[in-house]
Amino acid sequence: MREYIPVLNRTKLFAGVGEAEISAMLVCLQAKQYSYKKGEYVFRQGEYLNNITVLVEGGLHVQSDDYWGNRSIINVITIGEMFGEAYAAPGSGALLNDVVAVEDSTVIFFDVRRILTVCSSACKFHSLVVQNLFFAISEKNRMLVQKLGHMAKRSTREKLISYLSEESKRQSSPTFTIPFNRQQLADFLSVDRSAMSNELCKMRDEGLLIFEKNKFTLL
Amino acid sequence: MREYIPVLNRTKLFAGVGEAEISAMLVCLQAKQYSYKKGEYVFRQGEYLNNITVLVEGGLHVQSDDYWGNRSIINVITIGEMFGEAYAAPGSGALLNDVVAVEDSTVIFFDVRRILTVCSSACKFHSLVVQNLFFAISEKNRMLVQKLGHMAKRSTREKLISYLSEESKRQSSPTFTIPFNRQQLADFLSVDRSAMSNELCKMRDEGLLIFEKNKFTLL
DNA sequence: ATAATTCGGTTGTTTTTACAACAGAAATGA
DNA sequence: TCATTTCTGTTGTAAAAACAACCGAATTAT
Repeated sequence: MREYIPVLNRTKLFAGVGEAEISAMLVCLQAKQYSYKKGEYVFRQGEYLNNITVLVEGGLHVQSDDYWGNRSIINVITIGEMFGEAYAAPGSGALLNDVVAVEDSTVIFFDVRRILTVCSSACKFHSLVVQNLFFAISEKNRMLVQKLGHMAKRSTREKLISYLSEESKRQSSPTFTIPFNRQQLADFLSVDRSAMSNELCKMRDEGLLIFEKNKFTLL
Repeated sequence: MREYIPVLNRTKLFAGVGEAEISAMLVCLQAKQYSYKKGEYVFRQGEYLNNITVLVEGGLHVQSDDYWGNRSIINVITIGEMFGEAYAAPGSGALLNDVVAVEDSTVIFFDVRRILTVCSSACKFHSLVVQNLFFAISEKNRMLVQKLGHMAKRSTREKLISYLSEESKRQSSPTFTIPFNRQQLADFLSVDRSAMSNELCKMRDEGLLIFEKNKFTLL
């Protein structure tokens, strides 16, 4: 687990905490490390969480499948990001989504109660970490609102433009890659893949953008 | 402002803080009170916030209007709830939505930096309030994910069922009222009002539910 | 290297939604 | 009280999306 301390050091959760302190906190917060093969579930809808988790290797999707097999991708977790933090509060209820490894992944679990309860001993970073938690979840909150903005658009084209524009802005470049293949992008925007593919090609033919695989350029 | 201390006392932000301490914190956190007539804007898209705010009277909608006049209602703020907390972190960027009074409303502003910076003097409740902030924003986060769940549904009918079921569950009764008229519900679910109205009546005729104004019963 | 699977694009059909326009009922205001 | 505005439901039409089925290319596995 120590090998991942440099990764943890760069996370929002441990911002302002040095490597030495993180090392101490791994013990104090009862950190545990698990690995998952591509396709395996880290959590399933309906579970109750007692951990905040940080992804230190690989990639995850937060998603849910309905009865008819329609999948909805809520969020993408990349290295250094947290998940499950919205379920840290007592009485948060069951997890609303599945969390799935989209590539071989490694995750570190931290005991929630130990983060929230200030212990008497060595680690005096709890209150900083709680503030970090707050900032991190704020950012996630804003991201969810942006996603709502995409999904609120009435047509597939508008959804695509809304999402791709934001991604271009976020990556500060008209050319950028997205973390999805076509089916995943459709699941992320909650539209039909073939219809979306069709719309993307129309937009390309109209000179709005070009793309190759998951690399897009807005014109 | 003191008249609202009992209201503040029941909020998630001040959970575990007594009325006397809240009274002290009103000074310490430089609380300011503002009132808005129905229809007035509390905040506008693009503004930068330096305050966390609590609604103590009336009702607010967090919404945004696009260029063509399509409105999207992101969230409803009821008495005792906070808003703007996702913009408390430094570098959060500009507000993504408008916040509008849907009835005559009163709001109390708290200086964000004073909440996040532990002051040396009297108020030793900062760290508790930061934890409360974290819990409150967690709840909002889960709510946004639920809303994403409604909006991810492909048809108007499914969106309605998803939303109404959740509302029924939340209010622990098959009969419940919603905080929207028809146009607002359509804006909340991002569908056309007349199409939605039509679908609602079909569902009623099929015996799935009954309704009168904003009071619904699932059968 | 070859077979099998996944992925992305295309097309035609069916279903659904958006849009527009209107009318009666209800609520609001003068 | 009466006039005005808002709200809800209804209908028909046009536009868009979902769905299904298919194909070739690319990727992955054996």
